[in-house]
Amino acid sequence: MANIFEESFLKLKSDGFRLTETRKNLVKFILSLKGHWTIQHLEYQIHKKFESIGVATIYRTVHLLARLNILSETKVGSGAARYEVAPYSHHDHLTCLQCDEIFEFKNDEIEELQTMSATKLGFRLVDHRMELYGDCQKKSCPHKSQKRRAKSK
Amino acid sequence: MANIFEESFLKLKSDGFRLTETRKNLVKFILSLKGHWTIQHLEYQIHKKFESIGVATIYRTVHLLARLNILSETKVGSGAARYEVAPYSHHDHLTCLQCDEIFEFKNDEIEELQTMSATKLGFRLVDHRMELYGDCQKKSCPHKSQKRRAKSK
DNA sequence: CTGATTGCAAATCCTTTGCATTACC
DNA sequence: GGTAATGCAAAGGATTTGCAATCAG
Repeated sequence: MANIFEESFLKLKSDGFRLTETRKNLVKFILSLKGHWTIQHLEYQIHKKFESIGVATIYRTVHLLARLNILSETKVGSGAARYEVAPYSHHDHLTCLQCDEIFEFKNDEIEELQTMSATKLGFRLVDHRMELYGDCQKKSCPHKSQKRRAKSK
Repeated sequence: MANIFEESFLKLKSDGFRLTETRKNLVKFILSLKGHWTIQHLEYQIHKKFESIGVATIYRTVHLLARLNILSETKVGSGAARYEVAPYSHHDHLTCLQCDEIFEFKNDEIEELQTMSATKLGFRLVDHRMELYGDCQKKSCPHKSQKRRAKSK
């Protein structure tokens, strides 16, 4: 099977989208990103290499890729949406409330139970998002300063 | 046990927050809301009764209640965050992609498996959010017009 | 009194849109 | 050539913030 770049280009083409220079550069760049990033991050990084790409194009391209399931979107808390290159094998997220680090995991039993739960309610399950939040309890975990600190009594 | 109003007032007070008239009115109003609402909705509704409450105060109060786990927040897709009065018994959401209606469900097995998955990774699980998306397949479901329609080939 | 809370307006952040220009196919 | 895609700037929506006035404890 072709690599993810070629594969994505093919998908775009077969869906009738044009492969412009800008789009090819953007898509390549995006697909090489690791982890969970924001559009701001992408914008900043890509402008080092391609100065002239407009934000609008970046947003449009990211949406396009998300619509084609090449990227997946996560929105949590306030602030910008986060994206990641959609993993071949679906996984869910476990976020440390202290250090904000995102870990990934997968549990087939849960997936099954989700489908069952949906079916029981008459739904045809299309997608899901599961985010767990906790404390990673690692020594290296730098407990972040709370944005809205608790009141001292 | 006291009702949710008194309980919330107590919680606010014991955490050192002041019970102003505005805050009491706002909290009462918010706690009487049903289902999943946006700040826009809340603002519109509450201005019918209390014209002078500012948006900033509404946002600050909603955040406050969310921080005290009296409200829970859901962010999906683009647009405003949705809130609901945090249910005593936790539940998850099943959203119809066609008509946007939100259904609630609960599955203890899933909850258990979530805790186990977190533990396996060394996490202490604090909270989670699970959103399923699908097609409710009801006859009454008014398929919404797609915002970003698929391209015809 | 003293600091928390409020309303107002302005600011900010993130994202989308209108439009004239450019470049694929 | 016709239309999708682009860059720009401006608009837009949601949310936050600064500040002086007010109010609870």
